[in-house]
Amino acid sequence: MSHVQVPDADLHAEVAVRLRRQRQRYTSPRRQLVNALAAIERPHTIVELLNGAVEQSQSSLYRNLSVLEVAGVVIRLPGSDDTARFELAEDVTGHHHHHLVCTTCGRVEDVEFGADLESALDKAEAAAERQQGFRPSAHRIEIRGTCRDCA
Amino acid sequence: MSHVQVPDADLHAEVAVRLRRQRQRYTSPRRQLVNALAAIERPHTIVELLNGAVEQSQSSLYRNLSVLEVAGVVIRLPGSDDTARFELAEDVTGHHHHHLVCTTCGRVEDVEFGADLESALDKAEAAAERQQGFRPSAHRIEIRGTCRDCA
DNA sequence: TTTACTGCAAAGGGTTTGCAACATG
DNA sequence: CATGTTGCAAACCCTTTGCAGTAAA
Repeated sequence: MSHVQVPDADLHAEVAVRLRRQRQRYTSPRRQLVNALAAIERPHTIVELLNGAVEQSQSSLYRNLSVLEVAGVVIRLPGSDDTARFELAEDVTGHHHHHLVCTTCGRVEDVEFGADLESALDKAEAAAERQQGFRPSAHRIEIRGTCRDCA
Repeated sequence: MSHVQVPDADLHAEVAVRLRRQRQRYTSPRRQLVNALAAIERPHTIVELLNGAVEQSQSSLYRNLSVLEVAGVVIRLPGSDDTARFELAEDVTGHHHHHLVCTTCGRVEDVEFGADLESALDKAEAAAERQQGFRPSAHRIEIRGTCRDCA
């Protein structure tokens, strides 16, 4: 898990702080969930999590993901197929990235782009604010296509 | 509807061709649906369409949108809230654009970006293909934030 | 000992589908 | 007249919620 820029201990410490801010507890199932999200470089579906290392009921998983989302630890990505995918927030991992979405199998991979693209995007956001009165807070780029396995 | 780069007659002719390719008919409810999608510069929800100019049952609307999507006329955008939004495909309208998504009210507006951003994106797609064996077919940029009305 | 967390089962809500009637090529 | 299209109602599936019991501060 080389992509985790923050050492595990710091990751958990940061999560604990953010949960405490919401008067929520960092229980062992929640810690297990954060570990599962940190372990693979790709957004996770509910089913993947339940079939993997996460040992909690489906309803608790939804609830915990929601709590972590409100605490700013988890981001929910409404997918192209109609199952949501979840990943750790970038300011928790220190890992700014975007997504490659395979339109054949639905798989979503992380990808990083160069500084030139990111800065062109910043300019475009500023222009949107000037021209349409829209105040940007984040961006999301999705490249759709066919992944290696489906080619 | 100044954004419709293709005259209405040509738009309908093109849609008719694409439907015929799928052995589907260009019925009057479908024509009305295409007109509704062409009339506003922003993706439409099912509810908006049903409350607006589209006169058909909800199930027919879903089915017609699906038929038009397969024919390459309509694009389905799985939204941030969990209701899908639909718009005409770019190669039918000749209007390449992206989206401003208001995270407060859920509204989605169209936005156009400059050539520098689009070309930086093309390079990034090429890099993804070289590095990860992913064959890109389209991209989608979403700027999230607060719209003028919600500010 | 108060407040949060959990699992189970049931409800919710957007979307899809079976079916019989209708319309179009 | 053969095939596509429609509306209704029911089914589907992902997600959320009520509730009673459990655990943590």
